[in-house]
Amino acid sequence: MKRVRLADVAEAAGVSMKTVSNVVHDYPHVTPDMRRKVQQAIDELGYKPNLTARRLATGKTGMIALAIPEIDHPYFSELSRYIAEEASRVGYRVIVEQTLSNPAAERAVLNDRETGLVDGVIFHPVRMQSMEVARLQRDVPVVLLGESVMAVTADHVMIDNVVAAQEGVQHLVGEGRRRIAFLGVVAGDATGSTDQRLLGYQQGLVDAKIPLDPGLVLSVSDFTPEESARAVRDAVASGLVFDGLICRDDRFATGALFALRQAGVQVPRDVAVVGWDDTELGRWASPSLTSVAPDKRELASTALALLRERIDGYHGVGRHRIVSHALTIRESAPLGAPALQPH
Amino acid sequence: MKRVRLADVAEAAGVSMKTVSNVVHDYPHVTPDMRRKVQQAIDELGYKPNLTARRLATGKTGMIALAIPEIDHPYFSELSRYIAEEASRVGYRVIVEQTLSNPAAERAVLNDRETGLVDGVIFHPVRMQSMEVARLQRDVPVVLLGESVMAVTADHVMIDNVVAAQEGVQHLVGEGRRRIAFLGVVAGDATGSTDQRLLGYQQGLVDAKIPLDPGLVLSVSDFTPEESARAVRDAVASGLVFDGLICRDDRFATGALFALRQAGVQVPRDVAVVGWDDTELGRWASPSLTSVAPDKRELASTALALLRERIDGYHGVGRHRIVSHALTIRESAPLGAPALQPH
DNA sequence: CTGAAAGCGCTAACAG
DNA sequence: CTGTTAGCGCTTTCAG
Repeated sequence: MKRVRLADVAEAAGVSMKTVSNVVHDYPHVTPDMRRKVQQAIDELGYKPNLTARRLATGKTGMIALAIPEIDHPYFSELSRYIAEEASRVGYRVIVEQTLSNPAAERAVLNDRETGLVDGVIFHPVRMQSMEVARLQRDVPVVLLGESVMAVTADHVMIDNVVAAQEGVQHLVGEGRRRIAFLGVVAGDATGSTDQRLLGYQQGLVDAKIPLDPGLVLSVSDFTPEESARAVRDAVASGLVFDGLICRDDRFATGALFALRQAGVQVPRDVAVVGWDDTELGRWASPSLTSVAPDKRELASTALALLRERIDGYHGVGRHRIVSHALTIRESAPLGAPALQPH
Repeated sequence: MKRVRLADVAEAAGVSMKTVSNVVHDYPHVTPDMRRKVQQAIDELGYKPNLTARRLATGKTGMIALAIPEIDHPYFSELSRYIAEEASRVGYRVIVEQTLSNPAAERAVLNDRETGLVDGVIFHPVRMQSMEVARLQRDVPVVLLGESVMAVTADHVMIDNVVAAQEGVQHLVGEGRRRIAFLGVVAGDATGSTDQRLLGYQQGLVDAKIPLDPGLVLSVSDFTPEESARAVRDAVASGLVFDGLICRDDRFATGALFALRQAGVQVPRDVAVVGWDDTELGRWASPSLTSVAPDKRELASTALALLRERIDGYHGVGRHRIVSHALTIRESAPLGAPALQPH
């Protein structure tokens, strides 16, 4: 089945290619019966424009790339959804690039792989350094997500991690918790996310005049719930005492809930738990998870707005946007349920 | 910054375009120092091939579309990950199309939107009927996922839903359950998934010589955990007695666990719960969820293999592949924990 | 083994 | 308001 081309339609309708093109694009100045005639030819032949050819001619692809570490991490899948919705609203389609936190894959995102394929990319790097981004990112407009890099040639959208973590601590303190742990620091984690959240955690303790105890900062060997469960289990087994727990993300919190349950520690009675990202995972956990909730919809629309400005010709320095967040209160760290033995 | 083209490299290196192309494509018959010279010009000018132009010339896009109802449904996000991984392994990139179960969006997948954009599409329809798929799907190779349609012009990959549901029932029966409910039938659900699972559920009961009780088939108004929680809450409140529950998917099971917990019903002691899809949501639920586990990796690789055959020229009738599944046993319906009052 | 030239299908000047 | 034509950047016969 040979594809029918614009020229075929033109011939069938007995007009020029330009006229057909005008009809296809709904250009104003076409006489009604000309339009009718052409439209009929289009329908009869089943003509559909070849997007690739259109692209070559216009230089616009109408696509953006979304490069994230893992498609199936709840935070990223939820964010992807909003980005896909927003993109389709403004006429873009999205191609998803899964980097799996692989440095080579991240480099490829900015490097050769997107050449002429997309008009711009929204990129959540995990391993890449700022200088590297600046060096590699040349011809394609980029908006960065997350906390790891601050490039001068790309825009950047994030929430205020330090403040959000502080608020988490504040909430726990307000509920009477004093021995608040942080989960978890991952060895070799190049993202600034953990750093900033840890900083906010410490700041929150300082605000509450609670002395820092380095023993309350738990390390995890990777980003899986399995490992976070192991870290919490070990901590409990080693006799560590804590009545509050701030987690780096909902996956960690999920693993923590699991380990605490196994250890017979009751949440929130014995330990109140705060997650991060406000994902479906935490929404339906048992107990349901209090969690720092970035406004994902706003994140998506802001990122897309910045990207579109760059696509439309803005070439200025990188702009930074902070989008809002909230602390979603649920059962794992509720309001009005102080610990059993308040201090 | 003007893009550097193949012709620029050719001129700089003092050779023809063909030679540059040969080097770019690593064609065998190029003398070593020719290759060196050209490569140097490429590096100096920072040449990167324009993929769009290449496509126009070759007619191959190197991309496939993955059209699914929701990116952030755990089952689809996990499946997407495997498809993305498999695709990248065989040299394809994937563009994700979120239909949101919208009939128009589903039609668009097969219709104009993919024109010349992708070499093929993997499509999980929810609202589209078989005839419609056959009618619309013309020039693009398609592999269908899910249970709703059986097209003659497209391939199809699924698990054996009937058998899987039967096995779920069998497991519950083996643990002493006799009043087994099914959650849930969704009004207006055009997918065959629910039908097949319901059929398997009924078959399983018949196998165990347990009379069918229509009152045990619960209806849900949409596919969210909120609604499934409501359905279960209502059922319990209305005095419905059951000691086992097979859920149409993990999201429903998640909502069910929530509602049962609120109602003071203990899982698995009072009611053993089986989910479907084996997603992260269920893996970390409390209690963790026993779930029908489609082999998502096999599903992804099978779908991609079939699609590639079509892309490579196979034009035969639609083939149907059943991929394997298992019942992953976890806390919500464990082995060796019969109900309190066995019959 | 390398070079020249003809498309791939569409768009956008530029005429008419 | 409609038609002609020259590209977009790459691939790929087909000669040399």
